[in-house]
Amino acid sequence: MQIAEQAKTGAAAAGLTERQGAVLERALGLLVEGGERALTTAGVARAANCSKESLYKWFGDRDGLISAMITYQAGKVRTVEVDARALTTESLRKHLVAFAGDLIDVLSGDVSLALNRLAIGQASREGAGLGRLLQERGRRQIGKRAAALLEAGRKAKLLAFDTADEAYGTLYGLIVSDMHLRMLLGEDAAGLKKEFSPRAEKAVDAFLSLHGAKG
Amino acid sequence: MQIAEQAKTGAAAAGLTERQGAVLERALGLLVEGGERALTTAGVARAANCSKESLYKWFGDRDGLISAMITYQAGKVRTVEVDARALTTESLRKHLVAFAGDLIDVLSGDVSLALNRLAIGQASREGAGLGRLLQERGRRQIGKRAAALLEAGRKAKLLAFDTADEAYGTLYGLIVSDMHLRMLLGEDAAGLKKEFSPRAEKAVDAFLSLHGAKG
DNA sequence: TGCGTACCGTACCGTACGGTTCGGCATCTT
DNA sequence: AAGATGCCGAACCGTACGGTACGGTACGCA
Repeated sequence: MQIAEQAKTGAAAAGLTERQGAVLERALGLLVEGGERALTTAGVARAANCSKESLYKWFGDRDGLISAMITYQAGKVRTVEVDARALTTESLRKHLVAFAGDLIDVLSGDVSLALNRLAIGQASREGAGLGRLLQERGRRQIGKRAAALLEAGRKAKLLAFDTADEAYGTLYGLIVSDMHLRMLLGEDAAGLKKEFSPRAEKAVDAFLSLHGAKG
Repeated sequence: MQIAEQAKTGAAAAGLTERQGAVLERALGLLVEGGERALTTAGVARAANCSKESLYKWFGDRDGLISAMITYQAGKVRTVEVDARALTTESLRKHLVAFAGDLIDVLSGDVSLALNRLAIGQASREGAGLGRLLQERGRRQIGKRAAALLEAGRKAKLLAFDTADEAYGTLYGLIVSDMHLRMLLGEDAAGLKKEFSPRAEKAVDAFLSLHGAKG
């Protein structure tokens, strides 16, 4: 597990008070538990033992609160870099499999699913502000890690592709397929995770058979 | 374009009056235009020149209205069967490419995106009822077509795979990658469609290089 | 001791929504 | 002609939400 949730560092990373971080934590809990309908200002205030006045002072707005929740949650995710030297066929494969597992873990996480549902629900009105934010702070991070890994593989002459983005798209599709959407639509996340995790190795094998340099 | 929207047949297919179908059409228009927030009972009644009383008589409930919208919209989609005989390597590839294009068309459609957003937004509360409905009536249909095509390819000794479902998952992932999610999050659908459509052929080539029977 | 600051809890306000009810009109049936 | 049916438009009701205002309290500081 190379992507960990470090609950206590999320607040400081976003320049927030410890108290404000705790409030956001409670708000995320409400969101996970009851969806957007449960994320009312009164509900957050009650659950976090703070006043609505403070909520509006700190976050300005309900949308501001939601944005803060997204960046706060994104601040928990930390990626690891892989050194380009000493990449063998087998170690690359291991790295890719580990990445696939982490990707599935992230996408199937309670909070991730709840935030994605929230952003998607708001995507129609209000020009995709939350969607972009979620994309930028969430997906971009893990995407960078994948791109770095792929570039390292290419430098080591173990992978061949035109652009890292396109290769990452292929890898992502092979790993995730429609798992994420089905989870978002409410299908049992744990069950889908169990169904897709064993396929991670097959997905990596398929990716290597498509983009592996040798053979 | 083998999957067409046949607006006038949607109503009859679901056992609805012509008038009721027109109302659902207007409701879908409202949903596409303004998202879930715009889908109010009063708004639908006003836009469709009908009374709220009739809405509740016909559909019972706001959720009933939404369910009716989903099945009504699903009734528009019609798939085509491919005859298993006379499949050559090249015709199979053409069928797969056509399927990929249709899949992208369906997923990037206005109404499809709006309904998926709606179902995802409601997925947290109310145990995934709309999500299952959308999955059943929408995805299942096009999935059957893909499965039939893949089975035909296997019978013609042109494809090799363990289960059609798994192969379809691979094909789907190669074609769609994260396009659908990005659209749902509000990224410009037309732009993404233009970005992914040219990659449909590459995706099919990759799929054939993974599951094509002949070396 | 007095003052400012930050905060909580609650009450309040305007609005908007889901759902119901009712009066009126047009069409159909007998 | 008279009732029944189906529907529209509008008014209505209860509730819930976002946002604001206010009284009260704990704490830091001069």
